[in-house]
Amino acid sequence: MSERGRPRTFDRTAALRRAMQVFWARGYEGASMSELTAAMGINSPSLYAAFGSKEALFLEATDFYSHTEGADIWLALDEAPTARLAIEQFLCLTAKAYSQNDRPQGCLITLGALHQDSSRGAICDDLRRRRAENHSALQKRLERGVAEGELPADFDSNAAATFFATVQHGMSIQARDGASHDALLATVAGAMAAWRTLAGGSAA
Amino acid sequence: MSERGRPRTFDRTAALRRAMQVFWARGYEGASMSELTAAMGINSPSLYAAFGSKEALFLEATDFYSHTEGADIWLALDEAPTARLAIEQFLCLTAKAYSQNDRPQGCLITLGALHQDSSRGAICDDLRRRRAENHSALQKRLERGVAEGELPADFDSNAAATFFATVQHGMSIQARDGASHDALLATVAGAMAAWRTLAGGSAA
DNA sequence: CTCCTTTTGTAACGATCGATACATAAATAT
DNA sequence: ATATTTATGTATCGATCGTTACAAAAGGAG
Repeated sequence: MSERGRPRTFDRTAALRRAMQVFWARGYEGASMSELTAAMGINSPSLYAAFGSKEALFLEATDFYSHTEGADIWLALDEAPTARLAIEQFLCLTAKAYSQNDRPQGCLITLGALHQDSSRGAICDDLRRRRAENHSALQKRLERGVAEGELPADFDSNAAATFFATVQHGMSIQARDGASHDALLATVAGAMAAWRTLAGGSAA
Repeated sequence: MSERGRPRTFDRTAALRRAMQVFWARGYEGASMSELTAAMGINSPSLYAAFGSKEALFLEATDFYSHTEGADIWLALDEAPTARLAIEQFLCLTAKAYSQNDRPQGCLITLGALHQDSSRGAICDDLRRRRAENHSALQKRLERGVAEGELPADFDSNAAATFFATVQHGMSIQARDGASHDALLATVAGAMAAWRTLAGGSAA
């Protein structure tokens, strides 16, 4: 399409990945433009020409995060044969992803911007929307378990989805506190211990 | 002791409470000195004379928070007759406190400063230490339950404390997303559903 | 009263924040 | 070839950040 003009000398996707890592580690407000441009290996005019603004860069970085780092955790939901295994794998993959040492601990969507501000409304709203989508994905998978007879008809998929989503949010903070993979799995075990009770006493 | 010099014209404790509310709503880095002095009703020189620095003010504000807002939640732990009731009340009081509309949602200790930075190391470390103390309080209460025979001898108090602490952390984010009291209680119900499994199948 | 100590308000400090003006460089279009 | 378009590097913008000098004000001590 547009091949005119001087060609860009940096890899836009690679730069976006670097920006994502900075936002992931520092949060939206904690990531300064100096740190971003340094990590991306470009000067600020190039950043603004390619991404528009710090806010637009963050929105694009979180979208990139969802499609790369956060993808496999949620893909496992629909692939698992039962709702129980789906939730268990969802939490186990979370425990693994949140405790890797070669990247920031915890989740960008969860920790990226928690404090509302007049100038940060769009950022908070976008992350909130993404978290709501995650809750919805959990709820839908549980409802499928009800439809398939795995879970009783009066199973509260909404309440259970809220519980498991909240556990995952807590694991982000636990991971930020330096929790090991095993410590995160202790939380997973606790959450899964609730399963048989929530599922109505019928052991899977 | 020292009554010399011009007397202070503002209530130091009241100003500290206002500062706590600002830090609670905005986080450490999101709370600017302008917003702090405006909320406290004083000018910056008065703030620095009375509290030292923004960092020292935050540390004092979190300590004030622990002794006021966060006190009753943890007091209930030791007063409850059984470990099960202790955990349940702990979580229910959390759900109530986190969903009040006359104050910021969620917990200052949990949400105050999650992103490590070269200049914020002391802040993060202090909050981390307070979260570790909370975990320790939960663990000690569960160990008491083991000692009193309420819980089996092989009960993993450390793992269970990690689980319940993580649930509480997640509730802070859930509350920040606007969750109602009832929604938070759904999470509490999920966490308590794990109890009978964790306690070794013996229903309380 | 005159010292001495401490607080107060004004006004500003250097540093950094996110964001740009501008001239130059490097490509395509005609 | 010249014109056009886009990217790059330098150098900086106004605003705000956390912090502080400074002098006037308000109390006790002598």
